[in-house]
Amino acid sequence: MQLSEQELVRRQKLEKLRALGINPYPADLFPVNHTSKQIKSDYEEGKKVIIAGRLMAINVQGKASFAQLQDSDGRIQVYFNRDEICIGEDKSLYNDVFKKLIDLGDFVGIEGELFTTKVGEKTVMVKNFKLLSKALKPLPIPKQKDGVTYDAFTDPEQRYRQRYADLAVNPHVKEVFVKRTKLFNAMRQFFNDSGYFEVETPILQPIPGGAAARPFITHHNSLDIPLYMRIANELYLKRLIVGGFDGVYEFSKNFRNEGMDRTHNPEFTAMEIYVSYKDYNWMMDFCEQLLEHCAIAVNGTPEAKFGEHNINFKAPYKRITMRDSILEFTGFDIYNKSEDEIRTAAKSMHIEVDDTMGKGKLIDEIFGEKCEGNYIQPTFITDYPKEMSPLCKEHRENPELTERFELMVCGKEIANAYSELNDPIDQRERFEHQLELAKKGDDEATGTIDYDFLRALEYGMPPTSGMGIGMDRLIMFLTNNQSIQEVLFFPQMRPEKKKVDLSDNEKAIFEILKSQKRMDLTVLKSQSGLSNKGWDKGIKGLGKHGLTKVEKTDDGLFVEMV
RNA sequence: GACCAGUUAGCUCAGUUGGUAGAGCAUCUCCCUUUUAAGGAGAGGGUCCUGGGUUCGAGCCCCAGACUGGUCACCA
Repeated sequence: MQLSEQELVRRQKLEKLRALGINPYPADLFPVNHTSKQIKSDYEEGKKVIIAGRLMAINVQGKASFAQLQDSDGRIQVYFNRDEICIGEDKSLYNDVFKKLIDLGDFVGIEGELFTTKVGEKTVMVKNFKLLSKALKPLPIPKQKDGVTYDAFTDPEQRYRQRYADLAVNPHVKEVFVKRTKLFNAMRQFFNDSGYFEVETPILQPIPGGAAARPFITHHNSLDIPLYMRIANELYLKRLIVGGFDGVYEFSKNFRNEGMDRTHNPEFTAMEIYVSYKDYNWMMDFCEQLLEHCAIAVNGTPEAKFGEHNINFKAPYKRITMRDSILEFTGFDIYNKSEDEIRTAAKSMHIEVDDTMGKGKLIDEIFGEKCEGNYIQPTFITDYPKEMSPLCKEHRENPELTERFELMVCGKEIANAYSELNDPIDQRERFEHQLELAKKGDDEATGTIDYDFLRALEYGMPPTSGMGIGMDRLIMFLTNNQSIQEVLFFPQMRPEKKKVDLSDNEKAIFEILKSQKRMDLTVLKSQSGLSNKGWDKGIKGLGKHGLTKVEKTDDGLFVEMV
């Protein structure tokens, strides 16, 4: 491993600390009794406190020093005074340990007393301190002045790959994840207060159902069967409704083996809830109450800024049918139109269509192209075509439609809900229709029938309404982040290339030299068969590793193994 | 998958027609007892993403590739 100058220095400090009898990684607990936040909110001159955290700034002023200690709540200034720390003649704890062997990023524990500096900053006067953990890599610590940040740690690649460093130095990043957890807690509380029951269902599924998406496939050795990482948990939650729970919900990690971009990660979190004896109209009311509650819990207000838009999550939300929406934005009425008529209309709107698209898919394309993007404020789009909603109950007034709504915010879907289909015969026919569409080439249709799910429905499922919410997207809206990677601790990345100790060029030269120990440079170069540049890099690299040495004599240049 | 942009010190970034690799912060040494991004003086630190090509000579030009970001396509 190639270490930087700063990393080498810190390793040397580690040895010096050990030589002084100081364990840089002590095992015993440190009796912390205050956080930085508590010190500021319950400030009392002269109060004794015990705190711990990471040193994020050190400003040495000779025999006195100021430092910033960062804990999970924020930062507090600490004041190291030589004669306060070292009562007797021996000043080495300040001069050697603190000034020379402690670095930015180290964790220290501090016992001290509160006081206020001349400039009015609440500060801990250090009476005693203990190294709790030595940092061997320098953190990319930004500096702030008058609201301007200098040397901000901003490279997305580094921030995502090394989220630990990102979180340590960027408080605004940490805040996003605090809000994420607040959202989950708020939603959980809302459901629990409503009397619904949190459950867990299988992540490894023999048939990946409940959505149309390419699954991740794995294999169970003992059973010798393929298993799929779930793409949705819908069919399992409905089985629980059949079993007699009248309200179940689950925060579901779903996995889809598809492209990655600003709004898609291979694993993401959906929340699904199913409540029996309800319909999708009830669910719309429930949804808007829920989101208003969550927005307030996260941000203290139902309003949220997202890019250039100000979104208001205060209930109620506008409701419009898909037919009316398309009529409004295209002037075309899809009611009572044949598949061909709709295809022709789509073509005239310059929408790309092909023959594999059924009526439902065509309508969905028109809506996606011409309508979706217009809904900035939360809006319920209702009554989707039957063909594209195989798990949804037929509309009570129009057999071509389903009782389905999606909630659109800023042109994106964040919730999807149905009056759930509970007619087992209808469900079987819908599955079979999907199977036909899949055979026809529709890659969004489901190609496998879950017969166990049909069996469950045959035992009888009460009328039920269900809803799914994309949690990652929702928290993006509530924290004004345009990228899903900003709201996932560890977004999926391509693996880092592993650094080899010797490059291929270096290896090639070294292999030849190994048998000879000492060779004429030009002979070695020609035997290696490397290009000029390759040779140059290779031989320089070997010299740098301290493996070879080039020697100039009267007879010419020679390469020698060290 | 297509196109565009980027990759140089621990971090943020410069780098001229191709001619010895630069700054600020960080690091190291010395001085400094109430500072708040940056006290003073000095020093060290580089696989210029990788490989190949052109050239006397490449961080810079050409080709191929890697990774990242963005836009589009795809995506319940």
